[in-house]
Amino acid sequence: MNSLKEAGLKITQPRLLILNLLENSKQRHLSTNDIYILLSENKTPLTLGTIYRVLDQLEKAGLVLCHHFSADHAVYELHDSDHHDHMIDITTGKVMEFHDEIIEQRQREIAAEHGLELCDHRLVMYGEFKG
Amino acid sequence: MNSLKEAGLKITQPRLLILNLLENSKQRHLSTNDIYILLSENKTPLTLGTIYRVLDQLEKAGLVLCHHFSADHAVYELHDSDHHDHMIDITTGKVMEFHDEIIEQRQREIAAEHGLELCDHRLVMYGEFKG
DNA sequence: TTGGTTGCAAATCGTTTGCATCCCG
DNA sequence: CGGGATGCAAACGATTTGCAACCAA
Repeated sequence: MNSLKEAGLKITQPRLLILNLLENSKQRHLSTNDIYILLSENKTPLTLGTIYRVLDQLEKAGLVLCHHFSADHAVYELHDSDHHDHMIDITTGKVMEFHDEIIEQRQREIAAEHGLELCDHRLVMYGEFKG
Repeated sequence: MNSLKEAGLKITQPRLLILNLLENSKQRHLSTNDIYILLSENKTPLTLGTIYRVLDQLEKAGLVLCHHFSADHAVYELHDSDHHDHMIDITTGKVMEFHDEIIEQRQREIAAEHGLELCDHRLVMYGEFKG
């Protein structure tokens, strides 16, 4: 795609495969292992080493976000224009996204009050969805 | 201490040493390696295995909180009664704590709106302190 | 052509664990 | 005394990396 070119990255099969997966997969948040398995199932396997390297580059290029919702492994998602936060169901692992301008605004104010030049912020709520 | 007894944990030297460090150390947030080094310097060394096990137990007992501010290692802090969030200076690693009731309240509302029974939540802002 | 990219496999490193010994209660 | 706690060292698992072959530009 063009986003790769804009980022100064060569347009290679592995990068296209991973981007495509992040765009079209049922679950928005994928681990390296998820990606490894999905690609293998699609008969387009990649090495885990390559998957890690590609995701690192995509993250540095601003095309992908990396989260550590659980302690043991990272998950990746496409970096859309709009910022959002996450709610995690600790029993099912289900992830729900949300955005709240009141919280966003308040964060900016608090950062400013403390002289923090904000470059990133993460809010995660853990619990159980009921009903 | 009594907190150990209340948690149903034996009062052992390793547990007292680690709790004492978390209470009295200059920096409030310590990694397992920080603790390992500090204890060794104090001539009261502990194994890393023991440090991990003790911290796990203290966390489960509610006496300690574990954070993953950076991807590569966890840090631990005493679990005081009051909840607070964190600001991290990405260049110096400095950690500042804050609490904001507007954000707390809004989080509760959002969780409720989505049917999430909240059990934990983490807000971290990354940036650089200037001035 | 050529420098960035990938596969492969070994290395890293934070964290966990099995087991024998130790010690709190 | 007895079961949980600790030291020791090996195991684990996610992630990283060195190197030779490969491929996009």
